[in-house]
Amino acid sequence: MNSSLIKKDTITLDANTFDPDVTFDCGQCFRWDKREDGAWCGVAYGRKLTVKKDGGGLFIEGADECTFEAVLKGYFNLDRDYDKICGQLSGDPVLAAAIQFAPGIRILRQEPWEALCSFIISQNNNIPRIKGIVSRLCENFGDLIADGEHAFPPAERLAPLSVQELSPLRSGFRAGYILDASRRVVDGEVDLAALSEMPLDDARKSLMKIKGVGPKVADCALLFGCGRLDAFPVDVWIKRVLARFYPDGFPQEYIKYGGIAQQFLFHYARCCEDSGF
DNA sequence: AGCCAGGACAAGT
DNA sequence: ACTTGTCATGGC
Repeated sequence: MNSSLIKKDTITLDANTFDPDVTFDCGQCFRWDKREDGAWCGVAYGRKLTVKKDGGGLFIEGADECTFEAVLKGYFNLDRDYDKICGQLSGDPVLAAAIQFAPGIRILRQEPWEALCSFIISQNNNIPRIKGIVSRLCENFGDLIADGEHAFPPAERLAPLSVQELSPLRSGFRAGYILDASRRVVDGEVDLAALSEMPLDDARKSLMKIKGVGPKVADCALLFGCGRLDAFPVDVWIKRVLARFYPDGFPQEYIKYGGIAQQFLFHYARCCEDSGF
């Protein structure tokens, strides 16, 4: 993947297969919004970023080359060979159709704590409201990093708080879950940094010690926050896909990149519910 | 107005 | 091990 520095704090990529519209709007992240001019604005790793696609180029504004190499390349999954991965996954006809439907989806590797916290909030909730709660969480407790933009508050910032103090979030019964998660992370009972290396099942069990974290939320945290592309979150949409197309279970030969497959299937099913996908 | 949302938990078979 | 009611809030 070629990248070049055309001006300070703007990276230009030859990344014509990366589709910001679907990547930022497919339910994996909650801090990106599309501007009137079509550019996407969001906060990741404590930086305010703007992503714009123009012709075949992808413009990332808000980070220098050094930051891009160290952090953002991984965040945008530009260090993965999606052509190769999607080629493999397309050996399955259903996956081939889902990938062809939106080939530009990329799994974002978010900060582990942000992903965990966001998907705790996501349970029995809808995407617009999840974004609202996450937004209020950052506004109330995250460091100010630019005009009107806040970083995601670290677990250390939330752990000392009470449920009452989280009431501005209007997160309902999830407030206690957020606090339980932040406390277990702060006291080291859950080691987020170690989750990317552990056997997958151990990592899931570790996360599920947290009140409010079941199999689905654990898998989302691992996939979207720890780079575990073998994690396969099963929500209501994926259950429908599995029941209809994979009655004997998801084929094991594709489980190595099951998380990527899952996101293509999730988006496909959600977009095509009326046509019976 | 009423149904449902990228679920998890506790209590019940 | 599987099923069911409940949880707090608001988007559509």
